[in-house]
Amino acid sequence: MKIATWNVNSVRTRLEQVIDWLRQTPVDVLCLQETKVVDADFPRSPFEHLGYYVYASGQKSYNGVAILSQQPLQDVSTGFAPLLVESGIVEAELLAALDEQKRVIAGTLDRVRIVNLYVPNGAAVGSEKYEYKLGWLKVLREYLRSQLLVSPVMCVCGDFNIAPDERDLHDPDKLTGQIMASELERQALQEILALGFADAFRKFITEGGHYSWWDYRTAAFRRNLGWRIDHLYLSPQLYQQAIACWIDPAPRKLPKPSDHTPVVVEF
Amino acid sequence: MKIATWNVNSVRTRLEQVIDWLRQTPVDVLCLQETKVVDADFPRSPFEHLGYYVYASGQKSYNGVAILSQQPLQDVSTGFAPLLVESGIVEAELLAALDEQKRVIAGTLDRVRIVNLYVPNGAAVGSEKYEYKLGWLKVLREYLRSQLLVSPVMCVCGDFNIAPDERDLHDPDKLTGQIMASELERQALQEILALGFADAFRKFITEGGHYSWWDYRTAAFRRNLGWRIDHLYLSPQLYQQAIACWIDPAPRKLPKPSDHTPVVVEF
DNA sequence: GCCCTCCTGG
DNA sequence: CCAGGAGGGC
Repeated sequence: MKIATWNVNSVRTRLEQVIDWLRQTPVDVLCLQETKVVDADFPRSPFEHLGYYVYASGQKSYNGVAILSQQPLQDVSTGFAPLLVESGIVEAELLAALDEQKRVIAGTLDRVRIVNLYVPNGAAVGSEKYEYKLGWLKVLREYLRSQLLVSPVMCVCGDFNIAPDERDLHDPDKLTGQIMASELERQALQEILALGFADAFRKFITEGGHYSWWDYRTAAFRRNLGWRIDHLYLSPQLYQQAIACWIDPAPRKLPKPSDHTPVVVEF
Repeated sequence: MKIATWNVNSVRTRLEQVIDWLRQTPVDVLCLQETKVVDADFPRSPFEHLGYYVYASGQKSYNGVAILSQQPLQDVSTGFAPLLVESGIVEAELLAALDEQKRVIAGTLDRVRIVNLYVPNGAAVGSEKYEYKLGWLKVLREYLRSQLLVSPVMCVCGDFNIAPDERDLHDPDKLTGQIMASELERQALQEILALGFADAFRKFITEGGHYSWWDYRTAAFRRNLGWRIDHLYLSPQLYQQAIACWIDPAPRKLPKPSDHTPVVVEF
């Protein structure tokens, strides 16, 4: 089985590229972020004709996540709302506010709980959006903790907007401490991973210089000035079973690409 | 010699298509309308590399005209300003106001005065913009009259936003009297032609159903719901010498086309 | 429908 | 640099 994650920066603009990629790389599950489209306008049929079931949770202009799966998914849920059933952990009003931004969708395939995330960008360290990101990550941890109780076999993936360590930045001296590489973000991520998740990519590749995102500005891709911020985190049993994990840089080389490129894990 | 006119609806957006068309149809002179770019940002070098001299008069967002010529042009002028030298015919303030909209550029090649026009659209009959169009056409007549005194051999071409008669409309019963086919616009055009110009296209093709513009809306091109509003008007000597005139529908069939297609006259 | 500008977001 | 959207023009 193969699961992939890809921030496509508008699924409508990138439709042809995503379809082409799936033809070349027919993963079982593709998790998309930044779809930027309400569910009613999601381009379902091109994916359905390719043999994928489509599960989407989107909004106008911003954010938006979706899961494409060759097999139907069970127990599809969107947002942090499932936390509400265990009331008391997080205030209902806070959850409702967080869920206005469509950043979370989950579903189950063969007892594997797949959680697809678009973590807030955070703008700049110390900004209001940075505080929002940190708050969101705290709620994410509670959400994943409660999901683990019912589904201990999990793949948590998506655009985390966090480079876990210096190997994941093209210029750690300059970028460490900046957004996506600040102490508090990395700590928040580590506290999530401490629930029992491990980085699929790092099971196979330990050296630095492998990136999943390159800024559109300053010709960053041509100069390989990247960040590794798109991740596939696995619970212990799945991590054991992983036999490969790779970043596919090809889509980032196309004309009019997304600024992110897909990451795939294979079991 | 071949002279062509083409409303490209943004020369930057259509750059590749215009270059491709010139490679296939290396006219001596190409008159462009709706370039929608200030002169400093006009994409000169692609045309220069093709062997064309570039003369442009543009503004931000709207209007804008340009002449591309394989030979350098003499006495290039922009706007109605040349009328100012014969003061008294039209008020200087009116001319200055009209010339804020970049709709006129002229130049001389081999004693042929080439005048490239983007006539105001006029919105709807009776509107303020309609009155502007009629006023503009009156000034145009005075402008052409004064140009004829110094350059009796003329080719006046461009997007006239007027269909001269019923043959130039796909549905004359419905469209006659509407904008681009109203009595006053047609009269104003006839008063201009009475200075001594004749329609190059009508020297060769007298039947209706030949169009140069199809609205982007309502799939007008697919259904051939067009208008013939792009014209090449010739002074008597040139009209005698014309050996062909045709509309090239090919560019209108491309993806992301202009809503107009080129018209060419050959001497 | 498809241009343009200007805005916000990344 | 590249998305989406709003607003105006044709």
